[in-house]
Amino acid sequence: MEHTAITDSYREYLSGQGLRLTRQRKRILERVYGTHEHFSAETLLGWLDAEKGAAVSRATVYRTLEMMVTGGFLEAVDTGGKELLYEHTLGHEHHDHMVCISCGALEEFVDARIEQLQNKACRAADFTPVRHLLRIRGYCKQCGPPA
Amino acid sequence: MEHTAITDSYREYLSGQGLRLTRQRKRILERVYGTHEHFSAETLLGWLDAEKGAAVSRATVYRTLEMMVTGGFLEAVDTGGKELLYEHTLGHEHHDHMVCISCGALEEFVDARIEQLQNKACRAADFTPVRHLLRIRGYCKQCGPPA
DNA sequence: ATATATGCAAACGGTTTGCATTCAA
DNA sequence: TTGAATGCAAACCGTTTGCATATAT
Repeated sequence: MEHTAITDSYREYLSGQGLRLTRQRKRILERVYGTHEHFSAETLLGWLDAEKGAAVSRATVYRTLEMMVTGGFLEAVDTGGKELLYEHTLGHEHHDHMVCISCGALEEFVDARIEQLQNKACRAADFTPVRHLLRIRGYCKQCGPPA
Repeated sequence: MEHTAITDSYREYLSGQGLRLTRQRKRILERVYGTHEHFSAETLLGWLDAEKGAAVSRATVYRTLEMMVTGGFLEAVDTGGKELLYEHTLGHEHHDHMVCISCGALEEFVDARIEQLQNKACRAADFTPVRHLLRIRGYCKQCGPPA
């Protein structure tokens, strides 16, 4: 999905919800879709402060991130650290994460068979899954196991 | 593993680490192994306050929980809420969790095939796994899917 | 015009910490 | 005896919130 398509979808979503397309919301969308990195609310705030454009307050950053997660434009990634990370979702398949204990690197992976087995387990437990989180902590290729 | 065995193992662990078996540490071990529920630091503090025995401060509760996780007597369960939960580990196999979005119920499950596939994925990525977290959020049998 | 969004700063909630005091070994 | 553990209260830190002001529609 290319830039204008995302913007259109965002615009649509907002008006559909009776929300307004403010300068701040536009700037946040653009900044967030301008990176492929995972980022935290504070990191994003730092980017916005440092780069030029309409000022965006901390409160607005938090509020907008939440709104974008609700709208499906971002996904929150709980890496087990204290702060939540985010990644954009459009044109981005579902995947799980490996988190490096040593350097914090985030690696993405998917395994359809794991997903199937999860669904099976849910069925067996009469549990209706909504979303899941599979997070493997360990040492990445670069860091290797500890000495 | 029965009560005295756990206590012995705890005692051993502490002295092995040059740590002291205080009244507080003993009371916390006993309380924690006296329940099969998952609990938070604040919940445990509440139990200790309400029941009779040596007083235990909030700071000591937090410090002791951390020590017990390090020592392998407890496992921390990150349910995605704001507070960490704990469960005791001795005589308790590894398992994953389903968390009910509606009532907060925690259901445990295991699937050896999922574990195997995770390990396979790690090998493929040259990632050395240390621990993993698989958490499925959704609606439990009692709550059912939302109206 | 007017209801929604923003910015500010204060509040929050779980957790951590510095330091004087107590206590297990 | 003495170094480790505790208790207290303050600090922390990411996040949330109340309210006055600004702004998109």
